[in-house]
Amino acid sequence: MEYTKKIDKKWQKFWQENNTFKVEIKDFKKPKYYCLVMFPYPSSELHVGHGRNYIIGDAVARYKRMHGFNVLNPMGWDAFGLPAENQAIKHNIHPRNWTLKNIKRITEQLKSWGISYDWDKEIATCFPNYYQWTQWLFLQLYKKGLAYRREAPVNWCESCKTVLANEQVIEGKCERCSNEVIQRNLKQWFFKITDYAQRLLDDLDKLKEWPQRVKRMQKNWIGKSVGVTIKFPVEGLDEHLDCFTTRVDTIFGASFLALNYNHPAVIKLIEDLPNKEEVLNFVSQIKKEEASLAYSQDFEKKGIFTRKFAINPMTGKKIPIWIANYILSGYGTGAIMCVPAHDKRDCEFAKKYQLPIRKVIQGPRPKGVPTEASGEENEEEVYEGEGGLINSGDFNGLGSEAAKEKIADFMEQENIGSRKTNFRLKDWLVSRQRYWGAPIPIVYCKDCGEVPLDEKDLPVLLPEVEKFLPTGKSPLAEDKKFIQTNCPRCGGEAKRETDTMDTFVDSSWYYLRYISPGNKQLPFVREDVDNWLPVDQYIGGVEHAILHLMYSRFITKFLADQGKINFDEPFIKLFTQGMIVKDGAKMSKSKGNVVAPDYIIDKYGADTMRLYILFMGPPQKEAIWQDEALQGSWRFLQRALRLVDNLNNFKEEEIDSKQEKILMQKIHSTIYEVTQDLEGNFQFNTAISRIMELVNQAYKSIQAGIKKELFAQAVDIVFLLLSPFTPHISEEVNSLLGNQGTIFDRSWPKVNPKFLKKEKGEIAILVNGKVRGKIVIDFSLSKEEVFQKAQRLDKIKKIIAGKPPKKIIYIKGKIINIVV
RNA sequence: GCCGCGGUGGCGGAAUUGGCAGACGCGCUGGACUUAGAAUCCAGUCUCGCAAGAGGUGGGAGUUCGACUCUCCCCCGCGGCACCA
Repeated sequence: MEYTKKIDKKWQKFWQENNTFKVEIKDFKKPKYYCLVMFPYPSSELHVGHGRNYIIGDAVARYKRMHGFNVLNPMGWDAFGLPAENQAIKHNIHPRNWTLKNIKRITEQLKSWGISYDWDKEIATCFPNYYQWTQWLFLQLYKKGLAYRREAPVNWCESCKTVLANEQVIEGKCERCSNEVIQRNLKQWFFKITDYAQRLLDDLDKLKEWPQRVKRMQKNWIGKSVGVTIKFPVEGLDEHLDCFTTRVDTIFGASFLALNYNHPAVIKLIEDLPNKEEVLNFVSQIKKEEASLAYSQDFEKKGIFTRKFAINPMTGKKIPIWIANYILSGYGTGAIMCVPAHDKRDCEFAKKYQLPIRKVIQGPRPKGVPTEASGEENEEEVYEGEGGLINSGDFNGLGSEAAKEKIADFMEQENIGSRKTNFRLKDWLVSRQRYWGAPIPIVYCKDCGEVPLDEKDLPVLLPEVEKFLPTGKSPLAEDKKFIQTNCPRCGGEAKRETDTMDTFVDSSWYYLRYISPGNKQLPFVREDVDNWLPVDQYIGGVEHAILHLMYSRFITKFLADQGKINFDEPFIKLFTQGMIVKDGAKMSKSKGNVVAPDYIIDKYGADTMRLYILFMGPPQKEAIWQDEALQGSWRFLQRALRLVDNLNNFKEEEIDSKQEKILMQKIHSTIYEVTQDLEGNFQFNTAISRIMELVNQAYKSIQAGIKKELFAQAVDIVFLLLSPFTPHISEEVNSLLGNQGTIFDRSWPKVNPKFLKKEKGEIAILVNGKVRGKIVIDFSLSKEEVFQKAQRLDKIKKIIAGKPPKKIIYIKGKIINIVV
């Protein structure tokens, strides 16, 4: 028989008509398994580079089903967002229509690949019955003070004309359009994710089945650092400056302070200065430079002296206060103590402006270097490591670790400073000045001020507007009818908020909605969500390691705290697949290196594409697409299918019982190894190669002569093992073998351990660690017996040449090493 | 700069509690079948060498009977973060 696309169509129709993959949420006859792939942004039709995600997910879903699970495998659309809007502006088509058109097309494609979704659970974030609940989520956060509005320096993309979250700024550029991002002071909506920083960090330890890499990236992003905030009194003013440091052990070396120009104390410090103008000019100059220089390599440190002094509370000495361009405003207090002897940046600055450098930490001396020499001459060198304290008064001689504790204790006693933990994570900026998103459910009342809407008044429908062109103000602001409303509190005149929400808010909770997709009263039915979640297996690209995955963890924790769900991590197991590249670049339309799946499916069938994508290489690694290699998968499937022809025309001739045993062993070792490969870390590539070996063995066995019954069993096993990867062909063979219904209601083949044990086989004979020969032996033989047999071989005899062996190492079933 | 991952044939890649390096597939070479092609089948394919043999997993050292695998140093590539005090 041949594999044709008729087989694809036949079984796709069968699955649809029989609701094979439909899941009853209330059905718990079988244990549940929630398999989820990151839902796509429907921006265009899919190419094979997108395929990996869905094909891996589908293989997992089908495999788990054959292990007796009730598998939920849903699909939906992350349908709000900028590209739809940009297309709308370009082609003068409503973003909704463009989005729906893409959804239709991608749905067709996924179906043609035979992906086993339960389409009854389909959701799209741009529909009112979804975004109503995104707005509901906003209100829950607002109620708890976790959604708030404030003016702050924020990231602004001049090309997209909107603000961006920190997480959406990649190396100073807009994640979407790669334009330079600048800082602006704007009043914006934030979610207070920083309240969860510690838990988001701690609970990473709970995620045993997440890739280390992703956890490390989140850890870096949260960026916890533990230290002390020290009060530095300002001379001549009834003021003090707070400085955060993680290296309080270096306090005796703090020889100046440096402030960001935004620091609130700056104005006071300079107000009576004769050269106030000069300072202000300097500030406005570095402000200007900041936008363009912030991320460039040749950033030059600059500063200006305020002519004021602070007191180092430990030494009692006067130290100058500077304003410097290398001090961050958004981290710590915006002011730091500078220890040029033990910090490269401070050192660079100190040298430029001839500020004092005082060494207070003695690092370990390099071996062989005399003590004297290291003192004066290495003055240049900055030592940033830990070590023993010197020039540090009562604390001399302590190690950095101990000194940190002792000095912090002392400071807390004397009220000089206090222990403090800082996070790099900032609050999540969620408002956007764009059209295609969920409106923020807030109104501004003349009398009551900022007022949240009532839940019963949701959804706030996205109005139809004429123009989508970004102007820096949301297009919703143009719609008078939309803006004008009444205050839910006092009934008086009020105006609606016109910003929309970041699409990452939409996707931060969608995995809950799949459980109750059409529900009009609730975002989700608690009982069902508690039964089905957390997600057992989540699959997606590593590009979401921080953004989506951290936001989802945050929202899940929040909902758990509100008693709305009974789990606080959304995804038990995470798998991040690598990209598919071609001609040295990520497959993308703009690079012109996309491979269209429709063409491949038409010519070779869906199973060929699926098999090839899984066979390409380890799925977590980047894979290189080669058109010719695809043919290998095609050939293999045809070859496997010819086994069925062989079975139909089977002539039982002389039976070779030895060969039967070999095939039996191969069948069972293949089941064992394929199962191992899939249970471990989704090693589809090696699993498939083992099935290929089984097929090769089956052909060999048929030549040698075996019983039809055994051959039939081999054929059955081959297609059972292949079924998660190549479902159409497997269904076809399954029905040709006389089975009713779908192969996915059959169970995964079981290993008979009897056939895994080998009592006889070939081992290598090594002399002094080098392979010198091979011998077939009975594994029950003792080391001595094996040695006797081995040394009887001519070749071995010659090499040993009568020398008595010093040592013999025998590893059962593998090697014997004779050391002479 | 810091953190992490990786480096194996012409190519994608196998092999990890240290035990026959190169499974499986692509490509290539030769042969069979065929009027011919496609398809299929058989054999071969790490390097040097006619062969016996020798060398070989980025480079160098080490541990070991034995190292792709473990230890130390170095080189190269990729990813994340990046003046976070």
